[in-house]
Amino acid sequence: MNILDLDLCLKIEKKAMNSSSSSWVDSLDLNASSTKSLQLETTVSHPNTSNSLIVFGRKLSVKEESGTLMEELNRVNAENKKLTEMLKAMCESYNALQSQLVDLMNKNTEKELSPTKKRKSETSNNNNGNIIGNSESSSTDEEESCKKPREEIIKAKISRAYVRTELSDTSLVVKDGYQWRKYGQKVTRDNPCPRAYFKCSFAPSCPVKKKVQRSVDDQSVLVATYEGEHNHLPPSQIEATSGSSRLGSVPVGSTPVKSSGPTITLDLTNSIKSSDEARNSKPKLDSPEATQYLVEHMASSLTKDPNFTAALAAAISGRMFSTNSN
DNA sequence: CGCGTTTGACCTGCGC
DNA sequence: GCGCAGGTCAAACGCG
Repeated sequence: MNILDLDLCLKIEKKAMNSSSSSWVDSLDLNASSTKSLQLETTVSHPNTSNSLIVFGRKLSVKEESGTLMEELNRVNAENKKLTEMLKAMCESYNALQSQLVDLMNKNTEKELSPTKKRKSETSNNNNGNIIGNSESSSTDEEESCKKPREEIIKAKISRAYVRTELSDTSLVVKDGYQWRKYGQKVTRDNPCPRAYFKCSFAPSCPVKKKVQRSVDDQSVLVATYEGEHNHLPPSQIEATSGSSRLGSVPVGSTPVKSSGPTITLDLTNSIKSSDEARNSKPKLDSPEATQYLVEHMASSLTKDPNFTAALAAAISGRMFSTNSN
């Protein structure tokens, strides 16, 4: 929350209401320690006399005028102080809410990731009961992680998508807009349904792998686990930008909606690895980077949104009016 | 014939 | 060190 923004808005708000109120000051400085910018609308300097002022047609002595000024100054200072306190309280509430949001999202992320035991994390992840996709990730260097396969698994960007399919559909295919090549299938201990292993076959150098397995709890739900980051754009985007027809037969698109039933899916495969990709795609919705991005974006949007600041200014000025009328 | 899938064997890491 | 389980490889197979 930017105090300067609020100050500016208050000034604008005040000017808009000038016609209906004559007791306002031209400039409202929210910094309680400073009264430099304070100007009183009701005082007008007389061009001929330096020691006296004409207020509402009545000539006042310097003593009377200074008394009036001091009174006005004290009143405005009191208002200023109240405003500052209100703003401070609002900022505290905002920060508390924001930290609460971040904590909540971090807890969800930690729940997903057990950092020491890969296999155990798999087991616990399968039982979290979430239908909407979730993921965990950490910033990593792909080249470094290639040297240490185990660390790669831990550090690699891992995301998860849940897709509802027909029970009769045994294909274990999750259409997410990318091109996959199946390289293995295994029946795991904790799940009687086989797990299929896929590699991204669109780009030979693409390190992304995908595991697809039916959920233990609900076998109509396919759990797709993505590991790593694509070092290329989705085929759908490349096709759209280049106009190439080579991929015409590839089922593309991030919304694999089946006509026979409801399908819930998330395209979690957008990469934020390179700046070029970051420009072309949004960060993953459920990664910590995305969380941070989301929080910052929300805060930025709120402070930059003229509607929000105007509403805030209106609320504060309304409060001030009620204070003045008392 | 080329490409993708299947499937059993092999490799690797972890727990006991 | 051994056994177990997950992950990967690669030859065999099927399809267009």
